[in-house]
Amino acid sequence: MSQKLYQKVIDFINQQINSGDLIIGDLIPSESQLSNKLNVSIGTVRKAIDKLENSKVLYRHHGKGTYVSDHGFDNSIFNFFSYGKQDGSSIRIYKTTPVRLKENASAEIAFQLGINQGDEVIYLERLGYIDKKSPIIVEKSWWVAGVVEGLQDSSIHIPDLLYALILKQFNTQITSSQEVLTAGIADDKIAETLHINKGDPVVILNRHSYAKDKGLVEFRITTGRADMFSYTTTIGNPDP
Amino acid sequence: MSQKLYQKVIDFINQQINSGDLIIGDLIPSESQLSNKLNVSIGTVRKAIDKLENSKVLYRHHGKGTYVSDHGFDNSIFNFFSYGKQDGSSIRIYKTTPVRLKENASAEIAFQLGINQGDEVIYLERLGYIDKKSPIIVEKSWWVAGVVEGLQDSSIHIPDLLYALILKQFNTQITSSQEVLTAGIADDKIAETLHINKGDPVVILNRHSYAKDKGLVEFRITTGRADMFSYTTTIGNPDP
DNA sequence: CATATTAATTCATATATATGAATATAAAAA
DNA sequence: TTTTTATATTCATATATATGAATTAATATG
Repeated sequence: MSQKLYQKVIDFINQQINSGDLIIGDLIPSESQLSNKLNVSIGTVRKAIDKLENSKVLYRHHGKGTYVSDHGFDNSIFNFFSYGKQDGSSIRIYKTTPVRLKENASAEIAFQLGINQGDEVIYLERLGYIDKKSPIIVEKSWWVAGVVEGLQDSSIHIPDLLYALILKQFNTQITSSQEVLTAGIADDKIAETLHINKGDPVVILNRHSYAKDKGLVEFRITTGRADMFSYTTTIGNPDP
Repeated sequence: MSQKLYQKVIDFINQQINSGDLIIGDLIPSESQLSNKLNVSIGTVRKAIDKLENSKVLYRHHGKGTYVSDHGFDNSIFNFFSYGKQDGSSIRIYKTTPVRLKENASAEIAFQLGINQGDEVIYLERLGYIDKKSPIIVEKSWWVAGVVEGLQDSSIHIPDLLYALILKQFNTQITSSQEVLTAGIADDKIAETLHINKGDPVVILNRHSYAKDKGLVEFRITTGRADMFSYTTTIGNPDP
């Protein structure tokens, strides 16, 4: 056990989230309940929740309670896509899923997912739009087959927020993701899909997603038009 | 005045930093001193400092005191350059300044700096290395001339951390910067400098920097080799 | 039934207080 | 002088308490 009491509270909440007792959107016990249950003062509970809120694990709603956040995933750097404007405002991206099928893992995909070449994977190809015209991102996603068995079936409606479906339909909660952002140039196929020219700059985001008790379950490559992408940050002391 | 007392404390400290009464590295008044001076409890001071520490404006050193941080600028997304490795570890970039001169602002630069075309600007071109071989970033920086008069003089040694020099030599403190990251492809000149091929992907970071009482003082375009760049983030609940 | 009021719950702010730990400084001892 | 010791300062953790504000649920009223 930790010597710091507030860490005990943090550990407790993390454990609850991780075990699935608490999932995204859930209301966590009130400050006074946690205070009683864990035998610490309410101020200590507040300090713990302060830290968890700060790291985006929780968010508070005055008068209602404190919830498990999904903001971490909304926070994906690719949500900073903006449409020409470079103000970093987060714009909703609508997604379609034109391709979904079960296939055998290539050497590359097997390596990325930590499985054997030839093992079954579910492959999804999704397109992201900010209007009805042409897509600005292409998302290629490979899932370990056993985890999302049947996802390739076109009768399953895939919503914009894929992870919500995975949680409901397959009882699999994505607990964390690792993203690596870099840049590249469009090849023929990407150029055609995004309605740009071969050799035009693109932004590339690789993601590995982990689920509780299942480990690595998804590898994803997202490719976006560089001219539609901008990531804005303010550093220093913005207040004054 | 704000209705929230801790905001009063935050405002006070920000104002002190902004006026130059406190500069990077300075020890701010102790919690008890602030408590007395501003007539709030020490707990309220702590809450204010918590927030400022969280936003990287201050950092605390147990037993010594609380200092004004410069971490905000270290946090530039371009410090996430890594050398092949994609683990997001921050690597030191050594900089040289091969070009520095006073010139008249082009239409583009005048627009970016909010001055008139033809107004004098100081232009710096810097190269960033992670080893002795070839540079991985090119940094073009335009300063409003009056602010850094004489910076083009080659007798002034320019250290890796430019803003520290600007503060000492020209009594100008950069209080905040706005950065916009995007991607592009190398033109002839950039390709030659970075030892890559024309058309290769590059990462581009535009920065506008502001100084107290002087407003916008610098516009900067940093161009980096995409193959040497990766920006890694973890989202979700990384603890478990 | 629909609406307004009241009460209970929950987070938000603020203060007071106590103990402990890290650091710096001044005094005492070798 | 150098080293050790004691003391004061400053942040760190933890508890208790009071008031206020946002929300929900129950209750009274028309």
